[in-house]
Parts: sequence; structure tokens; C-alpha cells
Amino acid sequence: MSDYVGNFIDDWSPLSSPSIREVLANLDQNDNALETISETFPQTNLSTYPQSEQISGGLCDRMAARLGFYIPPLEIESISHSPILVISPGFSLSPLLQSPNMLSSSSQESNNFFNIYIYIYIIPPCPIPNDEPPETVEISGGAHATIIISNNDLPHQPVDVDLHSQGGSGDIPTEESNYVTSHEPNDDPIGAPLIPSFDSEVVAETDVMNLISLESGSEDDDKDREYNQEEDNVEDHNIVEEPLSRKRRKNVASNMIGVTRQNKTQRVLIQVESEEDHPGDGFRWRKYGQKVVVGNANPRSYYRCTYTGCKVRKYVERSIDNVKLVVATYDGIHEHVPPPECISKYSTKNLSGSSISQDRSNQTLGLDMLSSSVLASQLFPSPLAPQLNMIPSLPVNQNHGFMNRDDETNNRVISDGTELYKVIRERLFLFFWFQPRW
DNA sequence: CGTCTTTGACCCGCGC
DNA sequence: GCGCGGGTCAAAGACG
Repeated sequence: MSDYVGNFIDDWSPLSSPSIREVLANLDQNDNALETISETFPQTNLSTYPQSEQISGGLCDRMAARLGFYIPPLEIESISHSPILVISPGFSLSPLLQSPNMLSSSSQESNNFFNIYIYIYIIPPCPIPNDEPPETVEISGGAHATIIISNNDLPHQPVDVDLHSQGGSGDIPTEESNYVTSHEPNDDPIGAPLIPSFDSEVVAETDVMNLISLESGSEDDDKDREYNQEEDNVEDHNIVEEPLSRKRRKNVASNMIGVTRQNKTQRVLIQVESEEDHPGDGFRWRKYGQKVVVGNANPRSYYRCTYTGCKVRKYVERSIDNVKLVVATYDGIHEHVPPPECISKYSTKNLSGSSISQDRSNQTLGLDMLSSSVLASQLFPSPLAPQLNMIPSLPVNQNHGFMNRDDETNNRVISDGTELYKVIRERLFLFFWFQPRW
């Protein structure tokens, strides 16, 4: 994916078409984003075309086409009881917003050069009635990894990864997981998680670069944070604690995240081919446990972020079906940027295209491109660069599709694509504006 | 010496 | 009530 980003920038030919900056400038001056985009890209079909036509006519589809890429059209598949919606990476979401359940079913094989699939499978907080399949969004995009976003109250379970994702749109998420697949041989994946928090109510869409941010805010989450806050305070004040008594440990354990927790949990799972058991992701992790879980002969390793005060945890295991695939499950939100050394490693190795050497497993960067923070650091290298959390995200209403962030509290579902494209426009602007070569 | 991994024990929820 | 499975803890050892 890093190569993709690089190629994307390198190959862009402003002489052959309106520059994206020009487009964005026009967009900024024109509130009617849809018309503007349609004028600039006559085949975009953004306005009032039937949804089935919009599906294959996203702005970014056009952009990709201009760059020689093909992004598979939005499609919906009926897989068991769950509709799997496959869309281009963040580009063709308006049909979903307009009517997630009215998308026409289509199938198109994607044997393209640029073939990224991001699957976002939103798990409702309640058991799924057989006659009401879960809202499932599958966003295609990417390089070489599978990202699974889970928003559920289900206990941790062995990751059931469908390895047929290598073929493109064939991934079939389990009910317990959402995943994003991408495949680009011998390259490092990009675009991954700003780690979602526990108990999130909404899932953000992926943006142009497959940056994923997730909102949180349930009561349970607040409790978790309160607990973590207390823990932080203890650490911050260097209070020397005596070894935990059994009672103390019991109390701690009662607040532990694990143990088949029942609170709603939103997680991101990333699946990537790697020789390493713990491919790096741009952050520093400390291993705190290892366990062999039922159904998988490969042990699951537990890590926590070593950044002071950061409570993000993850566990990593090899896929049951394909030992070449490493599946990392992230819990929590990094409220910090990746360590500079990781960013520098990323910069000097990944972007230069050389192979990645690894010192120690927890410092490796094989998955660096999966770190949206790292990506942001690359994309926005200047001091003026926006923090990742400044990039607008588009939360997803679990039950009805995407919703406008401003209307989160009202839970209002976007009724047309205009607002979405405003968001996309903002993201495009943020992304492209800071490109050094533009 | 600081950081990280290893590994057995511990804890809890859940199913029987 | 008991056992199982999953997640975490923390002491000990390894490593640079």
C-alpha cells in the first residue's frame, strides 16, 4: 500500500487532467459538491442517478481510473444470511448512505492491478435474528492485509478468517468479525487502525487512504476509562504498590478487560501475510501473555502498547486456515502518535522500498503501513499537518448505515450523498493538500 | 541496567 | 458446584 501511495503521488499527471487540488478548490467554492464533481468528472454520476449506477461512479473510482487503477464497483453479495457490501475504498459510499438495504445485487470479478478490499462488518450489539441479517459493510481497498472492524458485545473468539479473500471479494466475514482484506504480494500493507475503543457506538467509514477511526462513548466504555484513569494516576504519581494481594488481584481481575467480557466491544482485526509472528504496526508493544486457544494450534500472543498511559492492547495469532497469515486484534485507541523511531524506520525503509529488517519482534514494522498514525505522519509531514484525529471521520449508524458526525447525537442517517461527499471532499483536501509534490 | 519475553498462576464468565 | 477457556499478572530470565 505504501507503494500504492507512492505510485499514486508519483504517477499523478496534472497535465492530463484537472489537478485534484483544482478540483478541491472548486469544491470549496461551490457548495454543490455533487454538481462540481460531476462536471469535473462527467461520468461520476453522483447526483440523482439510480443507486446502482452510482455504485460504480464514485469520484475516487474516477480518480483511480485516471491513474490507471481499477476499483471494483460497489456490489452486494448475499452470503449466508448476511449481505456483504463491497465498495471501493471510501469512495462510493453514498449509495449505502442513501439506502443500505436497497442496493442492487451485482457481481463483478476484479482482476485488477490495484485491488484493495476492506471489509467492515458491523456487529449489532444484540443477537441477530435470523430474519434480520446484520448490517454489513464491506469496503474494498488495499494492499496486503485484512482489517476487521468489530463492534460487538461478543466475547473474544478465535478469528475465523476466510482465506479466499485472496481472490478479491470472496471474503465472508463471520458473525463475530469484520474484516478488511487487501492483497499485494510482497509489500507491506497500509491503512490501518487507529485503534477503536471499547464499547463504541459507531464505526467510522474508511477515508480515502483507508484510515480508520472509530468513535466511542458508551457507558461501559466510560467505566473502562475511569478505571484506566485511576490506573494512570497511580502510575503518574509513582505510587509504589505492594505486591498484589489475592484480594487485590481479585479486584483487578474484576476490572480486567479479558475473560470473555460481555461489554460491547469494538475491535479492529488486521490480517496480514507475514513470516514474523508479530509484525510491527508502528507502535511499540510489550508482550504480556501467550495462550493457546481452542481450535488453533498456534498460540495467541497478548501485547499492550508500551507508551506511557496508553491502554491499547492487542493479541496476535496465526490464522487457523493459513499459517502464513497473522491476525492482530486491536482493542483501544492510541491517543498518541507512534514513537519517532518507528516513524523513522517506516520512512527510511518502507517508503524507500527496501526490505524491512527487524530487530526485535515488538519493534518491527512489517505492518507499519497499517498504522494510520504512521501514515498520517508520512502524509502530513509538516508541522501544519493535521493530527489524525482532525481528519473528519464518518461514523456509521449500526442499524441504518452511515451517519453524519454532527448528527451523532441525533443518530440521523444521511439521506443523500451530499453530506458524504462534503466529508470526502474534506478528506481529499486534507490528504492531497499536504502532498509535498503538489 | 533497562527493556522485553517467557511462562505458570490467577481470575472470571460461562456451560454443563 | 465444577471444569473449561480466555485474558491477565508478575516473577524470572534473556537480550542489547
